[in-house]
Amino acid sequence: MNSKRGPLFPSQRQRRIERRRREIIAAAAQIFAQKGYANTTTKELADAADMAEGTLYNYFDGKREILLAILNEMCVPIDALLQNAQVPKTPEDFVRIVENGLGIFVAQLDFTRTLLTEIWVDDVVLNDFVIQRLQHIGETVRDFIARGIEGGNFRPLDIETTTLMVLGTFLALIFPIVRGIKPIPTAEERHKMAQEAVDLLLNGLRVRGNG
Amino acid sequence: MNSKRGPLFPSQRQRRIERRRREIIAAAAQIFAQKGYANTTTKELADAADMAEGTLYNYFDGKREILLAILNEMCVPIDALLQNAQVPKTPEDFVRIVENGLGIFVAQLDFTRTLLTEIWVDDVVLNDFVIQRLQHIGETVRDFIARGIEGGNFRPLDIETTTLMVLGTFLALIFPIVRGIKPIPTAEERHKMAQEAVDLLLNGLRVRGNG
Amino acid sequence: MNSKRGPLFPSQRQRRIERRRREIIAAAAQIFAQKGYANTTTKELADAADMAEGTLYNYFDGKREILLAILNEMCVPIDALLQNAQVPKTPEDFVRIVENGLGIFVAQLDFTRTLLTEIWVDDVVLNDFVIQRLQHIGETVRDFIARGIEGGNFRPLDIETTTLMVLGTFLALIFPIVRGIKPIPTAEERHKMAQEAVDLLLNGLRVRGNG
Amino acid sequence: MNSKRGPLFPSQRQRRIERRRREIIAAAAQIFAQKGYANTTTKELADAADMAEGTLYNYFDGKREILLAILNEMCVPIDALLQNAQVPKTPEDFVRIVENGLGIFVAQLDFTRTLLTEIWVDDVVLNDFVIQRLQHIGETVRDFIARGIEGGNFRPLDIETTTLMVLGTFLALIFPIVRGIKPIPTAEERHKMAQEAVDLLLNGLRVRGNG
DNA sequence: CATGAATGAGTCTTCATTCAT
DNA sequence: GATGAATGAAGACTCATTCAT
Repeated sequence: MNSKRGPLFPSQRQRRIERRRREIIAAAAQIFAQKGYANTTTKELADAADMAEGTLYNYFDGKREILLAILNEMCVPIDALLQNAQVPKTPEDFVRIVENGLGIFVAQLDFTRTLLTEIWVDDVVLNDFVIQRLQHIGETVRDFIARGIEGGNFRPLDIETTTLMVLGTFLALIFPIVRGIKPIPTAEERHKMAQEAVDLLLNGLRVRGNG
Repeated sequence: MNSKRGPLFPSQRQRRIERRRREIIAAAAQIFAQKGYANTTTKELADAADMAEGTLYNYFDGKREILLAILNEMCVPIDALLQNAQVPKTPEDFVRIVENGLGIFVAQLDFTRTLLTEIWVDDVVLNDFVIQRLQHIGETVRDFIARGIEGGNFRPLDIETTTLMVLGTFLALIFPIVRGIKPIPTAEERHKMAQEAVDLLLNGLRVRGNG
Repeated sequence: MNSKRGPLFPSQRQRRIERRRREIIAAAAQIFAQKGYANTTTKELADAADMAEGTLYNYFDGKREILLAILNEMCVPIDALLQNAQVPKTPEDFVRIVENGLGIFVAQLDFTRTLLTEIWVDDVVLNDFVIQRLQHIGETVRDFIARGIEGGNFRPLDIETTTLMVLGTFLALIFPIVRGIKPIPTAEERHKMAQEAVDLLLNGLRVRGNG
Repeated sequence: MNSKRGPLFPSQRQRRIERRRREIIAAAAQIFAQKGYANTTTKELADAADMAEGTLYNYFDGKREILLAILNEMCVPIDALLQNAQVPKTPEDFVRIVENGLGIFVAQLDFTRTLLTEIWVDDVVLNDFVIQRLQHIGETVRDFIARGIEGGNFRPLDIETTTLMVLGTFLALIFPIVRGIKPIPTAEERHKMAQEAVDLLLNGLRVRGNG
């Protein structure tokens, strides 16, 4: 059956290439996540993707392009989430968004860790993949808070700091999982984590009415 | 005395060595912070410390030892803070601790960024410099929360998640500064940041009495 | 078959690798013999083998492994000789063994010189490649002498010293050739050398019956 | 007493320098013997001589000059022996020379091993310190043998090979001691070794009159 | 003279990338 | 397209020598 790889329809070819690229990306993310981009050799990438080193270069221009492709890949569901996510109106909305976010990051843990590892070192990565999205998220959170303050539901807090803390909360939930200190949470656990986090954010530690 | 052998008293020599080591450490922290450990060459370290490559090896056993020395150096004030910090009793206590922590991390920003960069990649760094201290901090936070719950001041929240969020809050405050997205805050600004963060943690977003 | 993956049959590949290794070994032996292991750079080895420095590392784990491979290679014919060599019964047997030994050492002069150079400095080389074989040789010589003494053909000499002297004789024959002071002897010359050496060992300088 | 090192009589100064040089030489020979010239660092030499690295350069032009000085030093007694040694007339003469030679080499074992180590690698060493003396020794041996042949005491053997074997015999006696395989022999043992070696050389293995 | 820190050329080794098969 | 050997620039580290103190 076509063992000689005769000419294919362009679309077939295109699909094969795309499939192969994703195989490489998945394998590479695993290695990058474990050892960091700089400590990973192309030999390791090739082995993980079960191909020869040279073959990598048929699908990517180089090691760095594989990293960028990984980060692009991981952004697809995140961007989808951000597109769909309305400014939450109820606590339940909020919980749902946090829960979804957790789901996405956990589902592609290697990608997440790769991203979080490179953010600190690579300015391009920071700018192209994080800051832009952070701004979008930041705006949503700001809207949410501002609306709450307007509506008299939220106290008049500094929006900047508050936004940061919301994100920090999320990051704190992610970190031990990404870093392998905690096991990967089930969907149920993620739901509970999101609930607790949102509850804490909304109501604080204190007993209500205790001044 | 000693006119025959060495030109310096041993203590003088010792001090000179210690001074030189700190010069190297300071210079190296800056470079590691910018480019990450793995992307930094010993040539760059030497240039930054304004000496020849070989000279580095008169003071450190190798590149990695410089990294570890940096992290050790940065842990000194942190450990001092942890030693002195009692479990906070009042919100003001809490604010003060957060404020001090911010001060320490900001005062040695290069060290902080170096640490935060390597955590993701280097298991030894993670374990030796972070996890142990995190546990200590975690216990303090847990005590604080548990005591609050016992005293009827805090709601009965999941301690694990809450602890994480307290730390996440702190990390979120640090991140944009470390990463150069935000300018270095003044002491006053740090005080305000700490106040707001603690306020938010204690009271949440919501207006009191809104249940 | 195998049209998809590798361009060569595994056995072909294996043979190519083996050939390349031997090329490197031969070139390296020449350089090591001239300058000694410690004074030889990997660049020189690469140049001698007519390849880039990095290529060496596709075939050997490092400089030292090349040395050990050389010594292993040179031991193959020596061990074969030792396996086959019976305790000599007649003077002619004895001559033949010495002659063969000379032939082997001279045939791979670079290997021989490399070995003789490193013996003095490298304890591992001394133990792994020489002492073990010396013991075997020593036992054979001892057997030979002991048998001669028993049979009443040899005088009752100290076996230890005698063994050493037999080996020293051999070494003395080798040294000037290895060191380039004397030209490489032809087969005929080697035969004569062996004859004279054995004759001297058996009969001594003195005229028979002169006691 | 003169702790400031005021001006000394030139001869005193000269003597002090000479004493220091010999200290260095002795210490260096020990290290060179253990590790070989190329594997020894100037730091090690300085430590062994109990001085700073820089101080070495007040007494020698460099590492290599220390090696050459060692070899020169070791040649003094050897040359003395060679000067005094007459062509041996009786076996006892012969024994005495071999015994003296053993004594010299063993007395300065580090020097001996240093020499024997470098011969294989360093052409200058080979020529300046060995070949010239070997020729002198060779001539003596040749004279001895030739005279014996003339006088009808020795059989008419090939002088070249015989000379080599005499030297090889001597080398074989030395080697295991130099290389640390055998303990340093006492004067008595050296006498016995010399006797046996000379006896073997003169009379061979065979029982006299056995044809 | 003694010291030992500073130097930087030189070493061994790694690895991203290329390219002949 | 796939392969993996070849490449050589670059990196971490060493060490003989110099020189200010």
